[in-house]
Amino acid sequence: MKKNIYEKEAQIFKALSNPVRLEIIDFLADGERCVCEIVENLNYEQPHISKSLLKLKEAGLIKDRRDGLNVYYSLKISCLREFFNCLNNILDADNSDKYC
Amino acid sequence: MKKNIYEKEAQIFKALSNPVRLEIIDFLADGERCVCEIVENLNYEQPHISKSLLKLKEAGLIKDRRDGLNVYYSLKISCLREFFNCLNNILDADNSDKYC
DNA sequence: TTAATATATTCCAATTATGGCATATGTGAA
DNA sequence: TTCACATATGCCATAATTGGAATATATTAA
Repeated sequence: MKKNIYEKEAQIFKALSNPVRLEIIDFLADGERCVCEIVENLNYEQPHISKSLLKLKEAGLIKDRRDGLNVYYSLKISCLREFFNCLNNILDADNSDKYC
Repeated sequence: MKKNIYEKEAQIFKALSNPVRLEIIDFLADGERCVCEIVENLNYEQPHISKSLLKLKEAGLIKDRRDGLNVYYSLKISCLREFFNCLNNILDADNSDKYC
């Protein structure tokens, strides 16, 4: 059933529809980071970051790995770059007829 | 300011984070359609469709054109295909380590 | 065991999204 | 003008999301 696919896709987009979570994804673009590094660099409350990471993980966008006290997160998909390049085209060319 | 970009990107993802709106986008992939065609084919209430179209339009994802009584909508971006190809990879390979 | 540190979870109030129904607006024909 | 049709908007109750504060859990060291 196709409706089911739309539901799942919507879930993924929902995970991406928050500025803090997008900032986290951007930060992870350079490679694996532990939660403490994310908290330090992005300047949000640690529980806020942890909850954001959970949502991204549930959507299948990131993965985690524990090493001692630390939990390291990294991007699970690489095509996100294309996503965002396209997005930026949209944002840049707001008046154009058709972009990308 | 970069935070602003995350806000705008999040807005676009929010517009995409609903199954009905995704179904509409899919339907528009074949080309321009009037509201009545969308209502007939997708089987949702007309006000529901109209409101969904408004959200997509506000996000800059579709555009509209009136011709007499009808209003025709069409996709404003073409890279959405790549978006969804990537998405499908994510959905298909839920257990894989890294996709796309 | 206890303590210290890193991370996750729970609870909550405020905000925002959802979709149904009624109604308003816009356009063309008579 | 009035009517019929296509589309848009407003109102509303319900549901989901948000982020803060407190607390819980997990891991390691001592």
